[in-house]
Amino acid sequence: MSRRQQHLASSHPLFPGAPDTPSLRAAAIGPGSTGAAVRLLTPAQRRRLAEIASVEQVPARSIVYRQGTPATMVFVCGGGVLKSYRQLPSGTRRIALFLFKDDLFGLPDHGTYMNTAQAITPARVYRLPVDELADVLRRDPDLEFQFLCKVTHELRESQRRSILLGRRDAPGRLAMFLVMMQRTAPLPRDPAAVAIPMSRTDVAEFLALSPEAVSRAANALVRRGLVRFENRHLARVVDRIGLQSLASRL
Amino acid sequence: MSRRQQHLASSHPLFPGAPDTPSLRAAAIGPGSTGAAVRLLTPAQRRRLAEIASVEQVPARSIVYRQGTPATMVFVCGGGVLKSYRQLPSGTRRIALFLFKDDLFGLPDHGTYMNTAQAITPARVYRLPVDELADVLRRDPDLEFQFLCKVTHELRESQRRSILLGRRDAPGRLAMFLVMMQRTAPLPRDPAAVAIPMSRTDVAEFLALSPEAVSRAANALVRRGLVRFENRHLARVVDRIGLQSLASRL
DNA sequence: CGTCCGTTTGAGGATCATCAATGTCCGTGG
DNA sequence: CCACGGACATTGATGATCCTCAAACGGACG
Repeated sequence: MSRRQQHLASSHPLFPGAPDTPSLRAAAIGPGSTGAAVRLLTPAQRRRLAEIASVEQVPARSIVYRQGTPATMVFVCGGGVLKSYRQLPSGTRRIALFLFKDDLFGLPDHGTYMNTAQAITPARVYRLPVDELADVLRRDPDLEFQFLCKVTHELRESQRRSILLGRRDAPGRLAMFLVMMQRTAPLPRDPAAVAIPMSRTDVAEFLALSPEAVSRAANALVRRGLVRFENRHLARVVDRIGLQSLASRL
Repeated sequence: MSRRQQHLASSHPLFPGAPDTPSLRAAAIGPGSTGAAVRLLTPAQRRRLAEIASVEQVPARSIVYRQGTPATMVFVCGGGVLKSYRQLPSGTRRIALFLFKDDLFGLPDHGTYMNTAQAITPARVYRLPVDELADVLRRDPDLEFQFLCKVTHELRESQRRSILLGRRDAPGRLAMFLVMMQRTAPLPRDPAAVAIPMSRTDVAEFLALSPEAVSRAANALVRRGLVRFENRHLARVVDRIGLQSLASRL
């Protein structure tokens, strides 16, 4: 156990819903009205997870786990931004997804991690031992159902990404990415603003484009009057419906 | 209830593991040795599902459900091949995935189906009412855990597909598709043979390529001596390591 | 056996990857 | 606090690949 991490059960044993308890974010399976993702987990469930979890503060660029290593822990993002990527044989990398608050990651495949998880910004992660998590889930079907919802939600996001990658035009891909970022991590004070915490290279690896193509695509969107770039990490949507149209159009 | 479907509980109430019970296929979460998918679900679990399931024999080209319609049923493929696709605004279609025996599909998102499911070959599907399934899962955490494994497995497959779509060369995409088909639906008698139940157009819509590109890519693979095509629905791997190499390379 | 749909082949145009060079930002150290 | 170094990001030119359009071919089903 690293010096940066501490056990949660001992830190807040009597405060369900305390700031140091993990949570999940996903869309409901039932007939929900809005497409917005909501936070799952009751205070009691969060406390139950906290009992087996340890929290860790990871600095930027720190690697949480590496692909191919034995998977003993499952993680929940408690804040900050991380990336889950895969090193391909050719040397190029593909970012499978970006991780935000309340995201679940590190699900093992045959006992090993399929991707490498690395912090982009300083981040907080909850570490859940897989074996103990499995026990907790088996004892709490409702909690397990929440996990099922979460993974199902992830599956939909992955399918959306497949549609994105099916596009062949770089501006369209970038437009979909911006809309996705706006939906996933909206800025409460400024709905038109889109935070882009990751580097252009990260975006390129996520969109399966060259960094040059991302740059030119960004220019194209600006030229069409859809967005403006305050700086490299903050975009502003000028023509919301135009951007949505380009993103939706295939 | 259509005339083609019948309730299972009454058809085989005393035979757990009878041929008319649904099953799931997925990779284990724990440290498994092989990468092969195994059948999940104990006889008792299958019987429990059978109690709420109805089975239906669907002819080829029949649509099981349409995207955007209220999702009241979850499905399990009991045999045959189906496709789950999405109609895009531009009119083009994208096949999200092909469905084989023991595959789970029709998971609702906000109470509606995200894709359209259509039979490619005559197929058998088990229909599970979502509400009743949720009840059963809540009462059987182990069964629910199997579903969690299954959805997690689907998530990995979807990520693999994202990597596939990240490639820009048609022959590479087709090679990955052939390897995938060989792993997913292997022919027991002839490991070198690859059954391709779907049309070239379906393959094109799955790979996000034009039908012409698929045709030319197939020619390219043949020209390189990697595979041969007995006919349009049966390929034979000539150079296994060469094909694997092309599929893995990127 | 005929029709229709799916598939294959060919030519031209558009878009992105690659290579190379310049410009910009950030973090480090003085 | 400022200057510097290096990584990241942009811009330009060239080549390869796929999409589109169009036509001929083949097989599947009625």
